[in-house]
Amino acid sequence: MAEAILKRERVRDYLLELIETHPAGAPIPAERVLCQQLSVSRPTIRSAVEELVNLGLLSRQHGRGTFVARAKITQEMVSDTGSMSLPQASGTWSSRVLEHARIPAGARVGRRLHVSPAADIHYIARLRLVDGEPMALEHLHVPALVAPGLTLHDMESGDFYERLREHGVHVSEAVQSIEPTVVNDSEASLLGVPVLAPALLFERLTTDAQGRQVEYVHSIYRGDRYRIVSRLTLGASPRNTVDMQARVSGDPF
Amino acid sequence: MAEAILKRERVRDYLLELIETHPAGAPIPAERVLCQQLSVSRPTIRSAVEELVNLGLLSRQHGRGTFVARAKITQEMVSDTGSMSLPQASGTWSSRVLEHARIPAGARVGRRLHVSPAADIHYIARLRLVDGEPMALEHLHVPALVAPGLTLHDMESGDFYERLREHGVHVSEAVQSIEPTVVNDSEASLLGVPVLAPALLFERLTTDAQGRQVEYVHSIYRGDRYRIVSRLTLGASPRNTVDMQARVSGDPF
DNA sequence: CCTGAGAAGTGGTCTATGCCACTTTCTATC
DNA sequence: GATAGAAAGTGGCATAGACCACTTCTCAGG
Repeated sequence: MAEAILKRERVRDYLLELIETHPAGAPIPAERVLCQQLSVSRPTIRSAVEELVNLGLLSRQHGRGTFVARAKITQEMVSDTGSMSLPQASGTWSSRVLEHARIPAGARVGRRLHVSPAADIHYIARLRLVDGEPMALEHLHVPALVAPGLTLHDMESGDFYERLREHGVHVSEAVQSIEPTVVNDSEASLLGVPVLAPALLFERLTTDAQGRQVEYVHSIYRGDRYRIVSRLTLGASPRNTVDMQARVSGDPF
Repeated sequence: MAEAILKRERVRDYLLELIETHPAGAPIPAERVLCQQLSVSRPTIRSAVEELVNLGLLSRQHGRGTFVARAKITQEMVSDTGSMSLPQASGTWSSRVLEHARIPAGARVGRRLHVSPAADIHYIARLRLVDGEPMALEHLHVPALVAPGLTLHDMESGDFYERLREHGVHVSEAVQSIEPTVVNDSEASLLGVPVLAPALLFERLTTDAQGRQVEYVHSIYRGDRYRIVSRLTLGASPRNTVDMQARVSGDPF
């Protein structure tokens, strides 16, 4: 881990530690107090706090104080992959690990995760089921460097992002793409659908608070059982952007 | 327009104007210059710029300057219905009307629009093209009752929601679903892809400010040229929701 | 003609300070 | 005892200035 040269980063790391060690809703020291504790000026403190507020890890209330955000929840949901998609019928999710290993990233995955093709990654392939029936085939990649101590159990566990957080990785943002495809032979047999059946290909690249690529996920969802539903609100907000809120039902990814 | 009391907001608005009136990639005045022009301090400028950088409207390069970001197109997009999907390559959209009529809703459409199957609706089928090449096949339905005076020209026009507004219909919300499918014979020939090629089926039901169903759209998008990209920000906000901001380039839906 | 050193301009970081606005708490008054 | 008001503590906004790091351009020297 690189030594924080920039004060702002030092402050941010300090705050991240506070966030980790405090329950959601707990207040953190006042800005002027932090100034003294960390020997930096208030604007520097404010800048760091602001970043974490934007990430949803802290919340500020004028006149009251700054608090560890509900983000607990956020986190969980995030762990929900922040899939903007929700199961057509929200049943009970479970998953079966098909394969797991610590292997070199390879060209394709390495490029996406911004690591050398020779760099080790944690890899896991899972079959995800809803009410016991196959729904999706998921391939997950996490650079070994990002979470050296990550165990298979961590990756199998329900709330994966929660585990990552315990390893000091604070997931902050993800870019996801979705495109239609059809299943190939092996996917068909694993998912229990005919070859060439319609499916959705999800790709997600997740970034942490430090801007590192921490996760690359490639998943195939059955088209006959999975549908993306989103509610589009055509309202104000910054000109030219549309806020969409997709409620995701209970699934832990 | 509300008077900007806060300098920071005044600066932001000024910058937004610069962004609108300058092509992507164009440099904006240096921070120190903006200070003088707007009579504010540099931190204030920087704060405003930072906000717009985070929104993807500006991009900064150390030692070079600050520039209008590629994403500038963001603007036109809202009229874009807030489709959360954006073309993989943002080209020039156009459309060709294949069919139009005022016909009874029928059972399927009537149910979705909450009108009697015998009630008249405006119907239009369009082929939507990007850079002259077919991208999607769209079927649009609007209850005649909702907008009695709607003309074919209105439905052909680029900014359809704008026309609706002129008819007193204020679109407020939409529920959209997306699922993978494959194209059938007629779709294949219209879109210029092989039969059974992967595609996305969009269905959108739009509601106006009075809670009336005002539009039902059914579209087939080519899977080889269309991809949904979304940026998931894992921040606070209500439990279990994901805010997505999708910048959509130019297309009017 | 080419090259390298330096100047100028840009964003990046940080400090020290002041005042405002909101919330909470305590206190003095009724 | 209840209430209005002051005080203290918090975040919000803004300033002026300094210095650093990076990029680009220019011009002198080879």
